[in-house]
Amino acid sequence: MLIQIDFSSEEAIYQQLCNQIILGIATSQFTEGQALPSVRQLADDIGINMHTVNKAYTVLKQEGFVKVDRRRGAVISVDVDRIRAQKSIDKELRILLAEAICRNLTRQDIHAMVDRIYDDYGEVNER
Amino acid sequence: MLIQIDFSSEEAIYQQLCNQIILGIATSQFTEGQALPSVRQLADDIGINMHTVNKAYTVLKQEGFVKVDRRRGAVISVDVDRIRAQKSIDKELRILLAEAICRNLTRQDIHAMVDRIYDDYGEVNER
DNA sequence: CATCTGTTATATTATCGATATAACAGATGG
DNA sequence: CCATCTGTTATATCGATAATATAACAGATG
Repeated sequence: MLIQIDFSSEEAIYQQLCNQIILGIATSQFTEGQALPSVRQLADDIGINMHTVNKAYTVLKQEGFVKVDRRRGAVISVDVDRIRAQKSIDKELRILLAEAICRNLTRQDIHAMVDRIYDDYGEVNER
Repeated sequence: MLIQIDFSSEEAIYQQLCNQIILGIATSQFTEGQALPSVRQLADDIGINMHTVNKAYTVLKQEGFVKVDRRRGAVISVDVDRIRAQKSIDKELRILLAEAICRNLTRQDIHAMVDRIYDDYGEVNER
């Protein structure tokens, strides 16, 4: 899977890495059990420091997206705790929807956006 | 409107301020034309530095939630640019929904959460 | 004219993101 | 057995950011 970093973004590099890998899992470009590139390998490919990749992997591990195997490195292993996930997503969604309401976006608008995104992500599967 | 700051949060204080005020606008606890507390007043109330509040107001101004009147201070004035808002929200939603999919939350789950939040925000209006 | 508004300038402290160099422990394959 | 790969840890440095503090300025109010 291609990983793209926007160096002019305000978003931290390690955070962009986390997001892209989560996106990759959601679109099945990374699958359960698959090994991620090694910290040194990925750092080299992107042209960043090893520790930046290591931080991303560490965060992904703590958030339950990968497990680390001494032999194979970081391996995709999604911890599915729906209750906990729902809480975390609800919290972020509340902030996002507050802004949406201020901008006069209706709940129908949001439903449409959600459907569109789910469709987009689903389509990546069928190639 | 009561403004609560979590000092143990990793989220910056000025960012929490922005979010709470946007939340206040979404729930009509702040209404168009209403003046926010002065930077010094609010800083005193919360027990933080004036410049932290000033930064929050500056960000809210740049994002089109308030305008500043020399006489009255920061006044709620929401700039409704639906196209721009849609883009910004879509981007954040894509990251959020990627995580949701990883955790096995269906689009129906998300629709339910969205409806719940819209209902919650709407109810504040009817008091 | 005292008092309120936001705004600006400067300085300091602490934290964080990213980089760099280096080393360690465990596993692998020739 | 040893070179090589894995993540991990330990320091150190540099720059940017968050928050604080003190101070001053310009415009409006009563």
